[in-house]
Amino acid sequence: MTTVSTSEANAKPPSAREKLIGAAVKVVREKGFNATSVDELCREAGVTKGAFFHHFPSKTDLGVAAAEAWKLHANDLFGHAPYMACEDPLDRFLGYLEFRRNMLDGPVPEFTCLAGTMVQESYETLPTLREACQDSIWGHALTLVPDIEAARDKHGVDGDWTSESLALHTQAVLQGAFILAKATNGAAAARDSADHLIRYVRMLFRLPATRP
Amino acid sequence: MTTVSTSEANAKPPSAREKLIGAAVKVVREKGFNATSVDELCREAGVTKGAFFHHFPSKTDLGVAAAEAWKLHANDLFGHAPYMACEDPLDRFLGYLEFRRNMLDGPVPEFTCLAGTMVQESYETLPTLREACQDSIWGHALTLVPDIEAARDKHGVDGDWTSESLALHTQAVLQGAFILAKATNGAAAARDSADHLIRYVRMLFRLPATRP
DNA sequence: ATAAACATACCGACCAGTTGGTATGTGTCA
DNA sequence: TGACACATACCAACTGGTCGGTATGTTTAT
Repeated sequence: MTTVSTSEANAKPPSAREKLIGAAVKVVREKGFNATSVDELCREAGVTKGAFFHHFPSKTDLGVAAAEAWKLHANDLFGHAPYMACEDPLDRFLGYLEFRRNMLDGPVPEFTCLAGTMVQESYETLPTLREACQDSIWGHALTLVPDIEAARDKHGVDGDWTSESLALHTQAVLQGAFILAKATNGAAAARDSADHLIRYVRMLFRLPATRP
Repeated sequence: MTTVSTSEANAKPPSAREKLIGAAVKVVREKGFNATSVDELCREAGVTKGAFFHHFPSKTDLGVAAAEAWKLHANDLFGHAPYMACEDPLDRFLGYLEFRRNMLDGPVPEFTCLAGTMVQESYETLPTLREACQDSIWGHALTLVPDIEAARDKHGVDGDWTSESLALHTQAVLQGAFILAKATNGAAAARDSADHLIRYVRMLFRLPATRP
């Protein structure tokens, strides 16, 4: 769960670059981007400061690389999750939502979103990082669109909303749930919010409010 | 809009303490808590560093005071908004949601939430600030509970959810919408997400999906 | 007179980033 | 095959500047 590697069982030992990205994903989710120093990232990665600036022109550039790695990690994780075997696109979408809801457990830094955390600290001050975070969030959200679209076709659901906006809304609810979790240092309120999201989607697709 | 004073037209000139809190609300929403230096807060407030540490033992304590002021500001603003004149509690709740949706406009730092921003940077490192942010968010969310509860009674709506969880869910959606806005440097995705929230609440209370 | 409300000057710690290197390849041409 | 040219990966020490916070004033209201 803590690793970010996209391919399973990469034989080669991790390079300094990969170790630094892994350290950034871990530490930045705990303390935020600005509060994490380059020295701390090097310590966590077991790498020297010289190696850091050999691979990344600046601390911001490591943030950008970490956001990119985070997107690949997410799309790999959710793209291969069990519910992806469902035939009905609506089952896949609901499976995704249930899966994410059930991930809201354990220590808060282990289920929160790197890109959502970083963008709050960078959106006005570090344009390249803001853009990388947008790409990370959107690049994951948009993977849901084809299933939502197919589910609407199959179940004859229309309405005054786009499939893309619903995909982004799911990310908004999750990002907001992470904030509630951080505020309470626990996941209970976040789970309740995810339950409301699932209830909403089920109502949109005219399913009974709760699972059988 | 940028002022945080709770009472309208306070005659007295603002003290250094009030000016520092106002500066914190403004600058921290733009740059985040960690990226905002004490010197910058003093410059923004037009106050010296000696005055800062006369009123606040530490930078964190200013954050705590700002979170408290933010809660009072929000409850004053929304407690006196036009929709509060509605007789039906459901109209008040929906009025609140529409009001918040329509606030998602203009520059991003002007509609985002101070407490949501600060808690992301402090939840693991500054416990007192985390707690103040929780109090700020919860202290506002819970003002919605009586209307939601009364609306459920009046319209005979039950279901597998509590009024408190729905009040918190509205805050989660808004907080998540703020993150989408920050990621895009614009409010469009945030408004779409707020629209989904309004649609959800209308469905919960068996209203037509869109306003007449 | 006295105490609170400020202001100025300063401190040690820490920060991101630079410097000037070494060790280990890797391609290439005699 | 071997030796030279060059590139990549990494390292330890250092720098200029900024950080949160302090020490010691001065002003102002009562």
